[in-house]
Amino acid sequence: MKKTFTKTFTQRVRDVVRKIPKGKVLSYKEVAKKAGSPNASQAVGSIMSKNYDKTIPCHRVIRSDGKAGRYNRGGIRVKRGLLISEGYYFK
DNA sequence: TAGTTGACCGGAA
DNA sequence: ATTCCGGCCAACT
Repeated sequence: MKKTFTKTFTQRVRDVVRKIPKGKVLSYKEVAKKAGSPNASQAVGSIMSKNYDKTIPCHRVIRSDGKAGRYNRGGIRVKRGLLISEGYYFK
C-alpha cells in the first residue's frame, strides 16, 4: 500500500532531480511526471529557479523540445557546456 | 480565498 | 526557424 504524499511537490521534485545520473537528462515534463504531477512542468521550472542547492544537478533538466531551457548558475551557455562535458550531445 | 508569477508544453500562424 | 497564445500546476503575496 502506497504512502500518501506528505511532502510538498517541491521536495519531491528535488529528490527526483538529485537522482539523475551523469550523462543523462530529463525534461521538465518527465520530472513533473516522476514527481507525481504529469502536467506541472511549469511548476517544476518555477521550483528550480528558486532552488540553489548544489547537491541537485538542475542542469540535467532540459526542455522537452530538446533545447536547454534556462539556468541560474551561470547561464544557458554554461548549462550546455556541462551537459556536453558529461557526454550528452546537444542539437 | 483569490490573484499573480514563472528555468514549460504543444500547437498554430 | 521564430513568435504568439492558451493550458496546466504549485508557490507566493
